[in-house]
Amino acid sequence: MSKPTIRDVAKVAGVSQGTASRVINQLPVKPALKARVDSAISTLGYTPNALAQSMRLKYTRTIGIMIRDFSVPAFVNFVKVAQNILSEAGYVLLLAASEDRPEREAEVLNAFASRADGLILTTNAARENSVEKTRSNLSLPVIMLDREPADRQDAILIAHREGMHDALNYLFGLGHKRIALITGNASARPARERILGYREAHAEHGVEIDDALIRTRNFSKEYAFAETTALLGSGNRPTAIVVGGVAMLPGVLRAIKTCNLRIPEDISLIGGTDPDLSELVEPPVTAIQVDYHAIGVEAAQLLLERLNNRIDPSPRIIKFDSKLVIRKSCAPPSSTRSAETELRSLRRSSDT
Amino acid sequence: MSKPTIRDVAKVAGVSQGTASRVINQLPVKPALKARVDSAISTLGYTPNALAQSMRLKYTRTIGIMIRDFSVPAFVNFVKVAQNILSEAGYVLLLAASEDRPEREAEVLNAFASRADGLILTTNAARENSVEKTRSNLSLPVIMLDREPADRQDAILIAHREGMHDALNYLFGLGHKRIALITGNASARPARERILGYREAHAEHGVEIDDALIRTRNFSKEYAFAETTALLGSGNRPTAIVVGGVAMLPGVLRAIKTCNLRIPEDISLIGGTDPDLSELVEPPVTAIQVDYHAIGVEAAQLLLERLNNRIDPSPRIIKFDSKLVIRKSCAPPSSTRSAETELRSLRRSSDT
DNA sequence: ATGAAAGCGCTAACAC
DNA sequence: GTGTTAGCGCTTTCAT
Repeated sequence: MSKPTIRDVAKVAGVSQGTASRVINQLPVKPALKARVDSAISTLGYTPNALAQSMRLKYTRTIGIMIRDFSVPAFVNFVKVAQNILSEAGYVLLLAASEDRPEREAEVLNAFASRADGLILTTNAARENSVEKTRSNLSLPVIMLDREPADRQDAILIAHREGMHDALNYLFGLGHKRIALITGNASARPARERILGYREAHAEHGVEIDDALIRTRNFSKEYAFAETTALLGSGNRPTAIVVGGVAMLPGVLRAIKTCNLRIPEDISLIGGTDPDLSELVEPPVTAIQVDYHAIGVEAAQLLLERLNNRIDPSPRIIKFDSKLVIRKSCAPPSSTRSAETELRSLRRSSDT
Repeated sequence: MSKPTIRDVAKVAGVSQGTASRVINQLPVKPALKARVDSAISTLGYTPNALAQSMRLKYTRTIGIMIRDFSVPAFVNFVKVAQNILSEAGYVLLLAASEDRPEREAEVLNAFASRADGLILTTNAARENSVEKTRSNLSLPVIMLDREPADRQDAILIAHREGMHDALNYLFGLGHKRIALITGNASARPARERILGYREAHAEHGVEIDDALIRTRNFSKEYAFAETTALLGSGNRPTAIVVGGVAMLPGVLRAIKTCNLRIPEDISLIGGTDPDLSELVEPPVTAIQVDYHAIGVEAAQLLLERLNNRIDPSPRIIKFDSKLVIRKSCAPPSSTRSAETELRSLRRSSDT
């Protein structure tokens, strides 16, 4: 009892396969025949096989998005707005997570290769030749998201370097000298650019960098927790932390809470984007903010234009600025900080 | 210059299509021929067309998940663990969001119908006959997620009724009588069950229900914000709010903040699950907690067993309990609350 | 071990 | 306006 095909429909309706197809595709068919086909369709419960359709038609009306991880609140807006635009244009949006693992990236890319008409993706493929080969072999329009495209290709980039620079200027202005940076793997663009901005700002302000303050491995909140804990527990603790990642804030906040430190008295903090969390905790967290809504619009529209061949073939690189939203998590470093906080955390932990 | 096919490979290698196919599928081929095919593959940059493969083989090695919305932090764990298990078993996981819109549900279901071997889904189809027809017409294994299956079908259900009952018992125990419930659309199981639990608990404690305290339209945080604001602004304000939804907490917290009320002095709060947010805000929020990790494991394994025909065909219904995690957002209602909080909010707003 | 050919379900070109 | 048929790219008989 497998699914009925168009042949079954034709047979039951007593017409040819071609006529059945024409009814399904709303092409002109004499009413009497159309009625028979329609009734055959409903008695059989026929649905066209999308696989066979795509195979014949050479398009799928599907767009694939590959992202690192679904736990990134900022991506939610991005996906939602992209979905609305693409769905309006008649496409179905399918998502896959790479979990930042090269083998899964390749898998997903392959899965999408013949199952989608276009792709929006964040990949770390650059690191891995095998994945990069898969990617470059794709014969469909691809919009790279926050990744430097290896060859001639559309990309939407976020100005992380400038954003980090702004954040550091702000902290230097408050008098900080020991500023930690926690971000993801430097092999991918976002972290790499942030580190650049971090170094630039230090150079500009004539502050020497303590490399122990730069923590860069992955973007998870678990990693953020571990590194924050380590930084705060070290003898020569930073006076401020900048989080360069979009899902790391919970880990950093947990660590600060666990260490019984106060924001901003004991430690200043600039968070990655997480609109809800950063506004709802006490004190609200100053953050480097990116307009993911606008990025979603741009990515979807650019992809649609490519799909319709409506723009010249030279690759488009679009850059989005970030904005430092100042809330209440930063203050000047207290010069007597070190001794004072030791005392306070002692006092605190003794009364629990 | 379209993508090379297996025919191109065969031609370049000077072998038959069948032999090329055998090389690709690791079947025994004489080394000399195999070498020629391999070199043809790499010079052409050939990749098999997954569409054609699936069409021929009748399977796709793909699992689809349809959820309402990606903004639900709890789903993230669910998806992540399901992905790990399914990926281990050789499947690629593709996600789609229905945005709670029937027409999109139908679209997604159709898209998955011939593009996936199995489905995990949360649908409100029950409301919409057209969607339900699409669903019931699916000829692949489906695990329903937190939805009462219409016909004989596997499902994983969460004990929302019992969870809500527990939450209310706790609040009644603290002395609350006016308890608001904010949850999603009652046409779907989760909200319906929560309302049941709410009514049961009231009946049990002999407390009459003020229907104005039950707010049930959708699960978005924007809706939660609006309803919380309305409830708090009303003359006869509740003394406690229970949030019955997994992504609503930010909206509720924002509203309480905007109204300048304090938790738990002015208003007690029990939140839906959002592990990070509920633990990191001040005070930490008591919550009805569900183990989405375990649910992900169960869903993935059940689906795999179905795909392998390894279990008897009678539908499995698996129920997961929730747990009330008591933090610090609930306190007895203050009898003089009304006058007092009016004063406080006046004082506060005057010093901003 | 290999080649020739059928056929998965569909649409479109062609003939009537 | 309708029926017949080729062919999308692939795997798998069936011969050899």
